[in-house]
Amino acid sequence: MANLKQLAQSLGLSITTVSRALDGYSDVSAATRERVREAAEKAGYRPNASARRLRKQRAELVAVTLPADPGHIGPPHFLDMLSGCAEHLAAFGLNLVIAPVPRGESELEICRRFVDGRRVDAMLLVRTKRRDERVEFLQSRGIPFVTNGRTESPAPHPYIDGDGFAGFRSATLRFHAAGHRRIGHIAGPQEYYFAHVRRMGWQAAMEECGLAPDLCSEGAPTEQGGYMAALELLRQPSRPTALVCATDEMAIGALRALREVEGGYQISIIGHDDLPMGAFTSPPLSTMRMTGENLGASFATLLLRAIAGEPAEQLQELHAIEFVDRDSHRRPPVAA
Amino acid sequence: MANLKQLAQSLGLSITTVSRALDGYSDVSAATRERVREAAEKAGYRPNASARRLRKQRAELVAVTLPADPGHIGPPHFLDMLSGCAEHLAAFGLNLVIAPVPRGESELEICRRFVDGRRVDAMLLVRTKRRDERVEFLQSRGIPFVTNGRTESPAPHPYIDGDGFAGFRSATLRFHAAGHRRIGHIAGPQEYYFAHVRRMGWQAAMEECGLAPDLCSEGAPTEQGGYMAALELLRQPSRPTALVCATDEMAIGALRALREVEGGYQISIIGHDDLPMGAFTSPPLSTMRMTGENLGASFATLLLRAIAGEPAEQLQELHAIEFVDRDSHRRPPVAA
DNA sequence: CTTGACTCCCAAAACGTTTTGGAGAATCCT
DNA sequence: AGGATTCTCCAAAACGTTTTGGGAGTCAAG
Repeated sequence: MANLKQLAQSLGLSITTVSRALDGYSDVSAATRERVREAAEKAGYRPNASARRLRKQRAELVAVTLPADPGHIGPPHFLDMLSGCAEHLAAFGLNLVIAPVPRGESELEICRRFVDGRRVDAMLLVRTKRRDERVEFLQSRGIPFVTNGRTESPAPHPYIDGDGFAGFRSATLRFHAAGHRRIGHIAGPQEYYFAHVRRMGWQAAMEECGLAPDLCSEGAPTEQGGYMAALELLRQPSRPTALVCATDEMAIGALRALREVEGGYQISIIGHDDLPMGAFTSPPLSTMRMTGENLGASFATLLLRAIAGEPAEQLQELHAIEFVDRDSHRRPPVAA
Repeated sequence: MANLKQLAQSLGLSITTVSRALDGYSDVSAATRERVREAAEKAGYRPNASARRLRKQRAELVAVTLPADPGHIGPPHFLDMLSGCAEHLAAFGLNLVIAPVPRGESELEICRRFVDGRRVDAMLLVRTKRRDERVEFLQSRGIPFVTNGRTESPAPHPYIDGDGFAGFRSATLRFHAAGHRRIGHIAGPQEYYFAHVRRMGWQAAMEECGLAPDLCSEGAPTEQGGYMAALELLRQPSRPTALVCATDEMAIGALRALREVEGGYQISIIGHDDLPMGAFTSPPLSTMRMTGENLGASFATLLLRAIAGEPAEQLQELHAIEFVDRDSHRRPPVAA
């Protein structure tokens, strides 16, 4: 309600003194400090955020860009993540603003608007591409940022990512150990880093086992994309006995394809993300997920450290992938 | 990058003129206006947001509080809603900041922080209670806001809500028409408006049919809460042949309870929310959902109109509930 | 008595924008 | 020609805070 000026006037003090008293500076006597604090409390005084931001040259805001593409947002608990991140940031005086991409605008323009308008102190990027123009822009501007997912940018930048390569490699090896020899991969769009690295993991495992990595089909990272890609693999003369899918959403689409094809129910399948609904599919969907808890807080910590100026190399987290054992990966290795 | 002052200097104009030229005022000649615009474009000039906000006495921000309680956030597409809302707001120069509730703090304190610190021009509230202290606070401060869900506040306020009463009443009547006579209700916490009004809808239908509304059990709005509540109803001497559940999450918990009880698979069930995973349960969960598309944009529009000063009475949307026909409501009306 | 250190306070500047209230020149009307 | 009107432009104020650079006053040491 009140103003610093009004508060000072009512106390017979200068604006300076009141401001410094509230900030706990030592050059105001303990008695005055207490008096000021009480008055501020009683008046319900809160400093005007815009004024402080202008003066301190800090926006006290962090933006997260939400991709509007199909395929939703990757992680299932994305909102929880955002919420955790915002909560952690708030403890340090930062608020999280969400920056959706309006129709007809690029994510780059959003970044530009936020950064050049001094609207934010840092940014959080999700769904990175292998070559990500947002990353390049932010690096050129020198503004702190953290990505969810790596990129192939030559300059290092802070990120949190799951080790998709290792996860998909070991999932493939698991199928091989179970006797599978025709292991297919349902890949996401290869411009996305996560999709590419998952495919590389599958491919590496295949080659390690002396198998040709040719049963691969790419689709949109959606239920429909997985469905189409699976159908294509099932049309092959020698169709796969097991499928490693880039995402759970795609895996669920693939399950639908399997149901529509003779003997399809005999094909093993595994996804990635641990979507809640995976527990309800038939068969229940085996999957993988990134380890680590309270991811939101991790993002927030990295953002704060990036703002504090820590070098990017110290702000990179690669999390292990863990296997979620349900039932869909347990089909016999030999197709009908 | 650049400053209004620097830009003016480089053009040999005053700050005033540059500012007015960019804002398209008529008291700067077309030639100058164009010259300024070009220079601004070339310099990549964006007005400093904090400065403008301070001067215009507007925060250009809207906050949405995220409840941290169990039971998640009600609607399944909540993130999509937020995204749509943010996108629509952005078209009018407003950004959406998310305000999670830190542990140990009340939602009221959050509101206070945002409102009294002049951090926002308006607020968006979700998960209203019948008597909601946030609503009372915001009304007392006279700051514009819109709620997702009604309240029992004596003074009207803008809201968007589904007509839970009608939805649950007609779901109950549908069961009655199908021959059911023992229709139970799994209720959410009655302090929430949505939970209360849904129970009232069920109760009204029961009384219309001349049935006693005694098969009701309340639980937390979670899978576990629904499970527990269902078990309690199933322990009754004369157990229900159909269940109307306050939320899909609770309904899924109830389904689990039904599986664990002899003859439980014969009991009909319906939920509310249209969670994606409802399509995958067995049996697939019949449910209801609020009609209306691009809810986020509706919220944004209401917020903008509230900020513009329209009276609350004109800013209330009650949406019809539509039935989503899957399979779980089609069990025989007579229990084993 | 002078000096220096210390304590407590304050006036003024600064942050970058928008807006107010004109000023000077040109144009129009009579 | 004289006055009114229009067209361009600008200096200065304002928004509310934080920070800079002291300024009195007190006290102890020299």
